[in-house]
Amino acid sequence: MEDVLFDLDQDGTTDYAFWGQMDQNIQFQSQLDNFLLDYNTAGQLSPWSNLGSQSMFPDAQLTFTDLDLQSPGADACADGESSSMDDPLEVTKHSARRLSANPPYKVQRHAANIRERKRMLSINSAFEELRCHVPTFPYEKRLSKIDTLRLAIAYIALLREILMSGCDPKSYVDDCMKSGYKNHTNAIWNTSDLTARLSWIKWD
DNA sequence: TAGGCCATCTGGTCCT
DNA sequence: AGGACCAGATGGCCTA
Repeated sequence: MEDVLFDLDQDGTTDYAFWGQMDQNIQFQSQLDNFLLDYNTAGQLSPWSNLGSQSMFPDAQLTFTDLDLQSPGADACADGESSSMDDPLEVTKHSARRLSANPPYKVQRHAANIRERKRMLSINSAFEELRCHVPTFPYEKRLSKIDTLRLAIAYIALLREILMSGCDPKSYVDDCMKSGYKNHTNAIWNTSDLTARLSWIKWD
C-alpha cells in the first residue's frame, strides 16, 4: 500500500503536509477535502491571517509530521531509528512508517486532529469578528483572546448602561469622562481597558 | 531570559 | 460509533 502526501499549502511547499493512506478510508478523504476547502476560504475571513505570511498560521512552523513526532502522547520512536531524524525526508518516511504501524488508530486520530483544528479555526474567526466590534486604539496591536473577551464584557456593560440611561451615547460618555467616572465607579465597564479607549470611539 | 500568547496534539467525556 | 467539546500538555514565537 502506498502512502500519499497531502500538501495543504497552495504554493506546493510541505509546510502542512499530512501522511495518510489513500485507499484506506474514503470517508476520511472527504473530510480532509472539506477541511482543505474550509482552510482556503477561512484565510479570507481574518484580517490578521495573511499578515506577512503565505500561511493561514503565520506563527506555526510545525508540520503534521513534526507534530506527530513531537506530540506528548505520540508513540515512542522505535529503537535505532532516531539517528536519521535530522533529515527531513527521513522524518516523513519515519512518520509514515509509524502511521502504518497501527493504521486504524492513526487515521482516526489524524482525522480527529483535523476536526479539532477546524473547530479552533472557527473559534478564532469568531474572535476576529469580535475584535472588530470592540473599541481599540488606532495604533493598538491585536488584542489577545482573553483581552478581547474582557473588553467585550465591559463594552457590552457600557452599552447597556447607555441604553438604560436613555441619553445620547456621546454625551453620556463625555459626561462620564468629565466627572472622572465618579458616578460610575462600580460599573462593570469602568475598567482601565475600556475607559482609555472610549475617547477613540466614533459615536456618530 | 522569563513570561505571555498561541497553535496543535491528545485523551476523556458527552451528545446525536 | 462517530463527532463535538473540553482541558491539559507541549513547544514555538515574541516582547519587556
